[in-house]
Amino acid sequence: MERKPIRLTTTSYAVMSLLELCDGATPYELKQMLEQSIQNFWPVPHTTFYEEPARLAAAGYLSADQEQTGRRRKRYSLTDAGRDALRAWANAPGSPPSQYRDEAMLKVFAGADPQAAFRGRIDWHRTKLAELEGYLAGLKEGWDGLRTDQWRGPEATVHGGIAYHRAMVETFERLLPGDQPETSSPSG
Amino acid sequence: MERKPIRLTTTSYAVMSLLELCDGATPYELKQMLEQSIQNFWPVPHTTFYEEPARLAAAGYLSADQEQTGRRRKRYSLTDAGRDALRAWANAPGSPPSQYRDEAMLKVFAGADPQAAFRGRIDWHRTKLAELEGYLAGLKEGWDGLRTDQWRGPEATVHGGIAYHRAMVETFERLLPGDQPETSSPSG
DNA sequence: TCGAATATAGTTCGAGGCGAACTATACAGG
DNA sequence: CCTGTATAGTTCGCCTCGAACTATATTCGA
Repeated sequence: MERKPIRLTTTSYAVMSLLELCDGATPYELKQMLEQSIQNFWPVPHTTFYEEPARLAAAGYLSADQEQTGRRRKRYSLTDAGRDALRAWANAPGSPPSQYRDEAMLKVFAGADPQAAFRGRIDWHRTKLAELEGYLAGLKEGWDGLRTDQWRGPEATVHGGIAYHRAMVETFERLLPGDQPETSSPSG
Repeated sequence: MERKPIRLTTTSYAVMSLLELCDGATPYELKQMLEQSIQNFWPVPHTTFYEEPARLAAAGYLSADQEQTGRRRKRYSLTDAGRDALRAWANAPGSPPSQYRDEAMLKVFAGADPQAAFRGRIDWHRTKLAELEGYLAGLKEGWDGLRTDQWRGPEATVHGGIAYHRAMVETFERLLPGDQPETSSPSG
């Protein structure tokens, strides 16, 4: 077991928390799990699932087991060090501020038409909402070998995701009608 | 004027849109402008304001003018190429999906106490809300040499920010009491 | 049963993002 | 004039990210 010291990032913990739920998963499986769960709170590009577990394994937080034929998949598991680090992080109080990133709003700042931007967002959040409600239904029947009772935390985050997208739809809808709620000085 | 080709990122446009409002600003001034405006939609670490304008200048999108004494500040201005690129981007329809990043939710996914996490978020969004409402008042009197009528776009984004933080406060408050809301779908 | 088309799975790479830590200038008060 | 603190600017290296790519699996028609 290697010991190359690395910095554990939030993405590291995202990977580890998925592995805790689904020990021995392949990168591809991790990617799919994420898409149906924490994607809404912590987006991770798919290449990360090939690079990050390798990094974590090199530092001793995961153990790897590679197939010798075919796709030569690697299956990863948490080591004790990994599990300890994960629990320590999860139990530590406080977290850095959340971030919202929206290029469309930036365009509005730069002078683009707010109506069009907001409408685009409304559509997108509606789509995500429908998607999540589908996942929620799926969750109850267990999912890819996971049992319902293992989903305590994950289920809470799906509910959170639904609440989030719903709130965003409502917010943008309220901003739509006239997006200068008062300040529009009748100077003209 | 150099011509080293670079990729224009969203952060590039953030810098350029601030410069369009406040021509000849120093990196430090840009940083302060951002904190009161697009920080809510596009977080940018302060070092970026020293590195990114240099990069943009090297590619011909900005012109630089460095003081020869004291702090040796650099003041940047949009070139025609920069202004054109900015307008082209702002007028292009569509934007990549927005992102929400919240390490606290990830901890909940990993098994942390949702109540504590949500309460922390409620406090934080309340603070931001108060901050933004202050900015909004300041906006009306112009701000650091900027006149009110130059703030069309920016003002819209401050309103957006207020709506956003308000919605997040409400959302987390609703999730608080019992964080398993029933799935209350009217589907019967 | 071959192989073309498509879907699935995995990898490489380099530019850009990011924050810790640091240096330097300005300014206020004793 | 010195010292402390606030303000302003910079360096550096690890991590992030996505485009582009390779490779394996599967499907389906001839």
